[in-house]
Amino acid sequence: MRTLRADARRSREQIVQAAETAFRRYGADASLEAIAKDAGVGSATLHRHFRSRRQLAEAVFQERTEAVAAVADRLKAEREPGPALVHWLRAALEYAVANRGLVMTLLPPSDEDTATKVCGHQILAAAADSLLSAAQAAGAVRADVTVADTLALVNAMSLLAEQDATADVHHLLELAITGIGPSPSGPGSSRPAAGEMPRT
Amino acid sequence: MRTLRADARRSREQIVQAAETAFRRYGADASLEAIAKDAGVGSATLHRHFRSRRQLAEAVFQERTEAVAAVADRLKAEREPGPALVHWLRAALEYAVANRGLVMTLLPPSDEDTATKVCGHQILAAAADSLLSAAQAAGAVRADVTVADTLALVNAMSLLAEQDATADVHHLLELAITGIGPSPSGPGSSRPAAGEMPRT
DNA sequence: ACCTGAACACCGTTCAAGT
DNA sequence: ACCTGAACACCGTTCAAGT
Repeated sequence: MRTLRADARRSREQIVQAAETAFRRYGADASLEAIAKDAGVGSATLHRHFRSRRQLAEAVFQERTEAVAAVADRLKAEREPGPALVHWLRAALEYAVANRGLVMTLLPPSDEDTATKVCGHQILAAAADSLLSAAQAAGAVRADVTVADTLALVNAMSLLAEQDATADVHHLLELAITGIGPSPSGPGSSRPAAGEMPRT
Repeated sequence: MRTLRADARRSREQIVQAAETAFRRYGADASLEAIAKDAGVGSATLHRHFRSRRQLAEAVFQERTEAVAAVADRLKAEREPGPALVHWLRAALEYAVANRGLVMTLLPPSDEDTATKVCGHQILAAAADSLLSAAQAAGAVRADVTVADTLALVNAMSLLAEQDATADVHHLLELAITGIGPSPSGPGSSRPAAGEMPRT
C-alpha cells in the first residue's frame, strides 16, 4: 500500500474525492457503483482499493477526524478538565452531524476491520481517553463513565441525526451531560447547577 | 381497508407473520422480497398491503407498542411522577432494543406517512406526554425537556444498539437521566444525588 | 377485488481478460 | 501491477395479465 504506482495513486485519489461528494450528497448509503463511475474508474478498481464501504469512508474522513482529535489537545491546555471534556464532546458531535456518513467510521470496528487500519473510532477514543481521565481525576466527571460511553453518546446522537432531522441532538447531548433532573430554581429541586459543566 | 376479502385478509396476516420473523432475524433491512416469498405471496401483493417498509413494521409492532404505552398508565398510578417517567423510559428502551426493526416505527414519520396511519411514534409520544407533564409539574424534571426529547433519547439509544453491539445503551440512558456530573461523594463535587431519579 | 409472474432499473461483488 | 468490462446474484417497484 505504501508504494503505489502513479496511475493507481491517481485512481485512488479520484475515488476518495468522488466518495466525499457522494457521502455529502446521499449520506452513508451512497452507491459505491455511482462513486466509481463519478471517479471515472471501474467498480472493481474501487473494490480493490477499498474492501468495504467503511474503509472508503475512513479514507474520506481521516484527516478531519484527526483535526478533531487535535482539538482535544488544545482544550486540554486551555480549559479546566471538566469543561474541556464537555466542550470537546460538543465539538465532536458538531463535526459528526456536519459530515454525513462519518459516523460509520466512529463506531467500534467489527473484527475484520480491526486488523486492517487506523479508524476514526480509535483516533477519537484516544483523544477522549486523555480528556476523560483528567476530568475524572479532577472529580468533575463520575467514575463510572467510560471512554466508550463518551464516544457512544456522540455516536448515538449522530445516528439519530441521520434518521430524524427534527431531533435537536445538541440539546439531547446537553441533557446527557447535565441530566434531566430538576433545575436549580425549580420547585422541589434538590440539585444545584452543575458548576463543573458550564453551558459555555 | 376495513372490509377485506377473506383471501386478502389471510395474505395480509401471513405477510405480517413472515415479516415479524424476518425483522427478528435480519433486522430493519430484511428483504421485503424474501418476506413475500416466506409468506407465500408475490412481492406485488406485499406492496399492495404495505406501501412502505415502515408501514409493514407498524403492522408487525403495533400491538406491542400499545402494550408499552399501557405500561405508562400503570406507572403513573403506582409511582411518583419523577420515577414513573424514568421507569417508563427504561422500559421503552428495553422494548426497543429487544425488537430489531422496531425503532423504525418510533421515529417521527415523514410527511407522506403522517397522513396514513397510527404509528409507533405517536402512540409512545402520547404516553410520554402524560408522564412528562406530571413529572415537570412535580418539579422532578427540567422544564426545558420536551416530549420529543424523551422519545428521541430512546430512539438514539435504540439506533446505537443496532449499529454497535458493544454499547451499553442502558448505562447511556442512565447517564442521560442523571447526568455525567460528579458523583455526590466525589472530590470537588457540588452535585448531590438525584433523589427524584432513583436507580430502582 | 385480489392475485401472480414478469419486467424494469438498480445494487455490490467477483472474475476473466486486457495493457 | 493495475485496470476494465462483463457476469452474477441480489434488491424494490411496477404493471399487464389472470381468476
